[in-house]
Amino acid sequence: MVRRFRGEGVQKVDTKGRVSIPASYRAVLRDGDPNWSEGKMPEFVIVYGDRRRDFLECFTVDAANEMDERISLMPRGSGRRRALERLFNGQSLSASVDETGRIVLPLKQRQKIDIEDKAYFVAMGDTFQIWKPETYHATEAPIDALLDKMPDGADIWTLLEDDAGD
Amino acid sequence: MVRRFRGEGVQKVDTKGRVSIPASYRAVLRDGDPNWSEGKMPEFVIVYGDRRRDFLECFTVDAANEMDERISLMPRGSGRRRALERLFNGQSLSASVDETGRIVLPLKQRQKIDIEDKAYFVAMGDTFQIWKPETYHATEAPIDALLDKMPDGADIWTLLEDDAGD
DNA sequence: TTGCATTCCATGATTTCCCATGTAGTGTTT
DNA sequence: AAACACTACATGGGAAATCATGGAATGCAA
Repeated sequence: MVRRFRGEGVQKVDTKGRVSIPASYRAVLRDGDPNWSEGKMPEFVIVYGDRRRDFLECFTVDAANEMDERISLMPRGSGRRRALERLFNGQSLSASVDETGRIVLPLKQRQKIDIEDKAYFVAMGDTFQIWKPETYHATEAPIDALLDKMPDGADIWTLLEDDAGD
Repeated sequence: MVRRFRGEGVQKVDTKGRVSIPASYRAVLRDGDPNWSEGKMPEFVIVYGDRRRDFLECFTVDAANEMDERISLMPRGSGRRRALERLFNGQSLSASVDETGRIVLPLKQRQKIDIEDKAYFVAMGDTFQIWKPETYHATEAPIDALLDKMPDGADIWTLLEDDAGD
């Protein structure tokens, strides 16, 4: 049983918006889809969100249900709840992997994150994200800076310590 | 009782990237894989990390879950958490030992640490590392220097003392 | 009938699987 | 203690299956 998404890399996006989902992700999507059965292909949820989000966030069906669950526990009518509902229910779509392992990213979503012919996939544990490669690499700068601040040869995992600063 | 990895040594890497996992490590991997069951082969997680890491770090499933757990306790959206998520989720892959005791190191990872046909395995307690042999031996120089500084015939374990210097 | 989306088919490149072999060890038998 | 199985380990090769990707054909709606 596969649990978490791992790995990152580019995939081609063709003129029709078709993109291969990395094979290793597909196994996780399958495990996370309660409706999946032998022979069928897994489904999942893509959250594109509001204007300021410049990537797509993908949830397994299980993870999406869990999010819905958490949202439903929030005070009805509260601003936070409404915002989350709009983001998670409204600004999202469900996708289904086809027999060749691809999904179709609708033009609207591709334009939103400014994707042309390449998409960068990044695993984030129980979700994965889809970025325009250039945009993604731009976000690496602050992380590089953080790592560069570390003493030479220092163990990266010291970042786990409370007193590691930020 | 969690067993720990012990020992070090070279293994051949063939043109397909196949490498034998030292037999003694395999038992530890098995014990550290909650999903393992009779007949199956153990899985584990390989973290290759960012540019400046020149080795692969291998975690048992249990150890990896513990890392995920610790990361998930960090403040959401903090720089440190983001860096760790990227390193640990994005720049990693899961591997599964096959019936002959080998795993496949994908080309991408082999190139990253510049491995051709040999890999150096080093146990590090609850993880083990995979190096290009030459790179690893280069890192030993400072250690040798430290040992050379010790009085002739001195007990190595005096290094355990707080006042041993360095 | 033009434009877009959904299927179906095609193919090169990997990756996986299955089987084969050499080489240490270990222990056993004369 | 020499000769002989036996077994575990490390490694190799080729066939088969999977992956990522492209293109054509089909269906349908404006």
